[in-house]
Amino acid sequence: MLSKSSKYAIKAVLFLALNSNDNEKVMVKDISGPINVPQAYIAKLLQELSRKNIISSSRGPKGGFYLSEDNRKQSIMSIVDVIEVEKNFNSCMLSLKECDENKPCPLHKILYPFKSSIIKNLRSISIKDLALEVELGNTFLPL
Amino acid sequence: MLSKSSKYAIKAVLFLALNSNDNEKVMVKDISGPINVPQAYIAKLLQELSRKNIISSSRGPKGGFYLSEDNRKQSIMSIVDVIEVEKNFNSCMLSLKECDENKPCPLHKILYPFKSSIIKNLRSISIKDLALEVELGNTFLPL
DNA sequence: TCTATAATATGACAAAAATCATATTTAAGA
DNA sequence: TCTTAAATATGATTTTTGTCATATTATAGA
Repeated sequence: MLSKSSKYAIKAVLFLALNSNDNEKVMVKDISGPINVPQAYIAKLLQELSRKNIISSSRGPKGGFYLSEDNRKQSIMSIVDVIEVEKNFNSCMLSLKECDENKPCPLHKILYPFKSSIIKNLRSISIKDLALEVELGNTFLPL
Repeated sequence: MLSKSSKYAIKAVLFLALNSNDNEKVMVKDISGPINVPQAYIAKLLQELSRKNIISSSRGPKGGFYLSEDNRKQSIMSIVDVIEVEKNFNSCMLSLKECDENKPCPLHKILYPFKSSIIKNLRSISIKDLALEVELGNTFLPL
């Protein structure tokens, strides 16, 4: 469904949403533990996200990663867009070259509606939205 | 979503559904071309499916792969079950160890309903069903 | 301006998934 | 019974994805 990298990235971003702001930054070494992802690996993902302005960072002493208010408004899908190399989401369920409404593959009719709903959802839900649910105790972000 | 292998396997099985029966078998070399999958690779997948009785085979001259009437009754999901090594479908969307209705991860509420619908669909639809749609010209199975 | 501390950039390495190669077994037909 | 044609079993190779290591760059604070 989602690649490991995407899952890691989403966890890290949500962690930042819950534990950082413009004045309180978090260092990679303090992120990797709680979200249970190898430090060097999550560092790389965070760098990519930072470069693409999904999250914010500053280096040097007192530096670290954090989410600005603007960052928080972005959708969950925007995280996936950055991390996912191949766009599995947009491709045909059977990986046929020509597969669309006019010439659907056998799985298209069955699965496409679900898939497009999923994508629509991930695009419409912001980082902030998801973080709020965790804060309210409606959802959980354990190891 | 589905691994390449699963997609290849589904394509091959549908091809067999459309082009074989108990008296008309198809050799791997005559399958790989039409479905556009490397011969040696699809051979391996077909062998696995045959071992797990999703499809039928006989060796020697006049041998090949084919689908019996019983084979055709099986669900599309049964193909995936055989091929997919890791059960991506059953795991949490964020790969958290403990994630269920009682303690849902942030993505659970959003994505789980879709995911379970997809699985339910793939379990309820038989190979025969999908093949029929192609025969009726409602769906297509090109390269 | 110097030092320490943080991210960044780059690339090496490991594990998993996909692909390829080949020797063995089975069965049809002469 | 022999030959040939097919799947089967096994494992090697390649590619992709995930993981790790380290030298470089930027910045806060003394």
